[in-house]
Amino acid sequence: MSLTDTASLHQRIRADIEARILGGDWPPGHRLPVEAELMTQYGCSRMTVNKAVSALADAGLIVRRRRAGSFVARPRIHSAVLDIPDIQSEITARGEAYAFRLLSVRRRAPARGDADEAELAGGGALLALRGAHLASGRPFALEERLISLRAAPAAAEADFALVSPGAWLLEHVAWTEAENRISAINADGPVAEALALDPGAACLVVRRRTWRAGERITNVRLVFPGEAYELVARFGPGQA
Amino acid sequence: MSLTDTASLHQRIRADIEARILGGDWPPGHRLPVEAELMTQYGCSRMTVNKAVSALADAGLIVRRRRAGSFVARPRIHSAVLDIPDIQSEITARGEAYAFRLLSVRRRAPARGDADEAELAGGGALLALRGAHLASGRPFALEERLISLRAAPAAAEADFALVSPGAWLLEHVAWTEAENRISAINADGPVAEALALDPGAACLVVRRRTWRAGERITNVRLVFPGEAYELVARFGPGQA
DNA sequence: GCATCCATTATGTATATACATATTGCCAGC
DNA sequence: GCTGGCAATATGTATATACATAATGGATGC
Repeated sequence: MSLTDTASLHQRIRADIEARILGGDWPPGHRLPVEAELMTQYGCSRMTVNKAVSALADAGLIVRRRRAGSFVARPRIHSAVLDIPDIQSEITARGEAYAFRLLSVRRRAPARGDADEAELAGGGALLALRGAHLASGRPFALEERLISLRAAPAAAEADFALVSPGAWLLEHVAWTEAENRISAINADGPVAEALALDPGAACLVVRRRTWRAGERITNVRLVFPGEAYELVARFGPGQA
Repeated sequence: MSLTDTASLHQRIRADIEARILGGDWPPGHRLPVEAELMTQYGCSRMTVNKAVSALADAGLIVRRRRAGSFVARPRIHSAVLDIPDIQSEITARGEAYAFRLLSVRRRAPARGDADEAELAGGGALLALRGAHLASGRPFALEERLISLRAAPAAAEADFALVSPGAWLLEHVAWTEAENRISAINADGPVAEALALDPGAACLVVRRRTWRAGERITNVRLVFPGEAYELVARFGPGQA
């Protein structure tokens, strides 16, 4: 514990509560102890508890309501920041019909010599998926995904012919951190064919890695037609 | 003023200081009054002032240092969210020499019929720039930029042969909101030549619009070699 | 001139207290 | 059973106070 020794009391209280929320002990909607109780639990004044809990409210982790109490916030579907682009809602927002076509699913071990896959698997197995997102029947994006079955064991039972892996994960696994790497490639034969593009056409590639409290959840690689698709992100200065 | 009537005292103090910073009265690096002085200015206790100023520090707008005082934060080079990519520091981080070559500067009115340019200009004139970012002498990215001279009049005097427009703006103009639109294109003749690529090579295009408290500041379009460059963004779920 | 020490200063944390305010849930009255 | 109103409750805000801590800048000593 790095915070537990040096940090100030209200910071430790905050970290403690945060850990319970992120760890899943306190699920969304859970009511947390009232300030008076936390105050006896931590043996401090209400002002100190208030500072810790208000900070969590500012950070959006909990919601506070007078007289009612404080509750773990329900996670937003959409991040306002740089979304985990929700392809389905983007397509339906354009008035087109959305479908996901699953091309293959396979349970396998991490590839030998691939350190990133080994870290993702965390000693367990991986679920490897390939599929296509369709807008009005036409291919809109290709998806290659790896899911850590250690982090999301329920994924083994999910039917990804019915729900796209991205939508399923958003629903079933909380995430705390993500990283996008965006680049551009020229479509090679198979990709061009799958996306109905001329060979060599510019494509946008998004590779995303997702964490939950330090634990790897999933890797995904999405390929979009470059000129037809735009990735949009709105954001403010934010923190370090 | 929507905040000035109903809001609590510390919120009004916070909003007041925030307005001075965003309005430019207190530029980056400016030292703000010590808590004792704010306390007499607003006629309240230090705890109240502290709450307001600490909140601004949490939000990253100011930096506080014991004994030294509180200072308006210099905008971070790197946003943790989806950066305003700072091309220069990215290049030097790779151990290569950075240079910006200014190709053209022109002061002009917004193009007739272009609603976005008209909004950017806000009734004033625009500064239109073209240039190239060089890594070890080789072209790394092309930049086309429009700056609203109404929002940043000092830009008219800046020498963009010495400082790249992006770096100059980060230093001199605070921003509160930005939007990136990312797509991919095939390099046409001039772009391919400028970036030393084969014609048709995939390129990453970032178009960014930047605001300060609702006012448009600048538009920029950056073109990168698609396979050699990766845009990286790390982020969390964030707020609504 | 230079390094070291120390008082001063400004922020950081914590407490006890007081009153304000939004809401819930109960209770009275019909 | 339904409704209106009231009391209890949990958070929200503000104050006065106290001591901790980091760091500056000047004074001191050589």
